[in-house]
Amino acid sequence: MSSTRKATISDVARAAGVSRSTVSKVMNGTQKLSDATENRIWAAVRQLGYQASPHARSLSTGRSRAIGLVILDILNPHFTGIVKGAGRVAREHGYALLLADAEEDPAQEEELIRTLQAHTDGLLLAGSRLPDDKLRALHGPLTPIVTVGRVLSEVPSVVATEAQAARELTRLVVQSGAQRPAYLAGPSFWVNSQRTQGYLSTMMELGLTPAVISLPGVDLQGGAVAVHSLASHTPPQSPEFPDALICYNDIVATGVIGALGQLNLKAPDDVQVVAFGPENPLLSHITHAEIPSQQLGAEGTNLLLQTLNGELPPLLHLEFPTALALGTTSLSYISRTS
Amino acid sequence: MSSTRKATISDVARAAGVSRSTVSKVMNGTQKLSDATENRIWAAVRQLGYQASPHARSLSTGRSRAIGLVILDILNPHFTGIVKGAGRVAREHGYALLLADAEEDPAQEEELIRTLQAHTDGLLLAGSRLPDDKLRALHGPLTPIVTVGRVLSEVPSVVATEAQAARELTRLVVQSGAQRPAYLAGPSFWVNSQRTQGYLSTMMELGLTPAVISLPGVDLQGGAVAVHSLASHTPPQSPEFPDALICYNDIVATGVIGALGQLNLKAPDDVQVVAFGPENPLLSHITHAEIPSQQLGAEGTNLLLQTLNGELPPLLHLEFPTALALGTTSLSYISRTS
DNA sequence: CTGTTAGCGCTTTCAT
DNA sequence: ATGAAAGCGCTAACAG
Repeated sequence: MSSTRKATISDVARAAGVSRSTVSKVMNGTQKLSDATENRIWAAVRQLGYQASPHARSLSTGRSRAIGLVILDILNPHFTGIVKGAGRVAREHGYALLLADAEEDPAQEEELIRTLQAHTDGLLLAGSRLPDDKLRALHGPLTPIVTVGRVLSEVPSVVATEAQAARELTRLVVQSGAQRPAYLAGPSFWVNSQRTQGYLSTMMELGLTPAVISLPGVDLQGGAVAVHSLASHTPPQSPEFPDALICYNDIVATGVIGALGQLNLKAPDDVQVVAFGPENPLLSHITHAEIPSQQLGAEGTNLLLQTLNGELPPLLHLEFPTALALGTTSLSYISRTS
Repeated sequence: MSSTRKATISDVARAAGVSRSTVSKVMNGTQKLSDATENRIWAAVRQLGYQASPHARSLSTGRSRAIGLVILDILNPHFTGIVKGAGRVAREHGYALLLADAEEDPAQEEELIRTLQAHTDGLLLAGSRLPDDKLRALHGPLTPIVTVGRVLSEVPSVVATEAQAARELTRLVVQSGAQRPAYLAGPSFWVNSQRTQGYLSTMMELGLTPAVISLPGVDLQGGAVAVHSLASHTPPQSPEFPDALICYNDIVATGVIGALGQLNLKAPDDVQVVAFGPENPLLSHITHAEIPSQQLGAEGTNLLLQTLNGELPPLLHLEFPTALALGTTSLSYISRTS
């Protein structure tokens, strides 16, 4: 209606007939004043539609009430879940969420981190591809960080019980009849080494011969290429061909299923395909070890906020359990000639 | 290494033996100075690891170099694509991205918008559930907005050619043999009415009887419930049962496919299931009209940034074409009794 | 070409 | 119980 300018604290003070500091105290609950004045002030606030400038506040207090979240790739539903959880907790605590997508590029990640650090009170790093020492150097009292899905000393973190998840997945496919389950491994960071260990140790226990295959890329193509190159070495008909493929994630699994179809192999009848992945409606058809992504995002944020408020033991590593989720459908490839 | 405090512009000025304003001018390229001074300044900047405080800068300039993005639901891959596109463009232009997930709640959305408005220079609203007049009221010169996937007068927007996409999808299933394709409709906002119109007009043209079924919810369950309640009225064996279901989105489609399986119907052999959805590796198995989500996010951000810089015709509505993407796999339900 | 000065809007001692 | 005053770090006239 009225002016084109935004109301400032001075406007409120004037309207309420008090000083600016008084308004500030009332609005922040810093100090209790007489009911009469408080009411006048709140009335003025409402009437003017006053909203404190976050920038002025930040400059003055040295804190922004904002946190940053850097993720590996927003198209990956695991990170999507993390954003969901983090966003919810941040909002509940009155914090803004600055999101940055590293797009799987460490150089870009590093720059984004620098920028976000300046804007926020602390950072959540999910799926970071930076070397350990850089990560450790980042975690200071000025802007604390919490890592998600990666454990390293001197930096607080939240993770899922990845090794255990791998054990369960391996046992599952074997119980379902597999004799030669192979693991399609992702990039060599914490998550993958945990999963690899879980897979290997379980294979040992079961007296089976493990096969760890490195994915050329953690995407559709990566899964497809892995299957095709596997088939070119070991013919699908041969008794050495894996009868179960444990995939680093659901995206890879989707590529794997497609490639198997091209080889006229059906999942799960000919080859079981299972994966690690978040709780996500779109993935209900694939059997997987459910990584509690939303919980990781939420608890990571809680951890960060507690750190910011100094109400915390100096360092903490939190672990959250996974669950097995059986897929509800089977997929078979349709060959298209167009 | 050194102090625990962050370097300020005064530190740089002192180190370089110039005044603060000089430093500011050099760093912002506001004014060209002698090479000698410039070099001294940059050296000091690098040496101190100086980074300007965004808050101080924002307070001083009245602009934050940040934009806000409010989305309906981060778990929905359509919005995920929008975030990807918006994030990339924002980063390229040196803008920070504040993300807020409305979680499909208009009240929450409204509050998030208010908060983000205070933090940013402008807002991108994707999948907004607010009434038209509220949206129009939001769009002012103070903090401009751009809507994604919704057209209304007086507010700039970017959308996909939804009606056309619906036409193509309808034609596709009919060409593939369907006689009674039904449309499973989403909530009554712009996108859905466009799709409905496209579907209806094409059915008319083809001389077929349209059937628009309102989804009880736009999620897995919604799709499943729709199928089951449909089946309870019209037995799947009866000749009135749809032989194609055009789903509001891929999440619904996934629920639909599961429910069909429970009725012992296979997609696509018994019933074709197609959907509207973003370009996303996880959705490659479903045939759909590809909504260019990333492009919408990117171009919406461009539009917003141009508006912010005043370099724009007063109002603009941008449309982007969709593409048909054939699914690569067929899905069949596995009954589980556990 | 460089420096001085005066805010931006808010918080926060410190007086009263 | 309330107000005055200083300052957070930066930018932007305006002088020189």
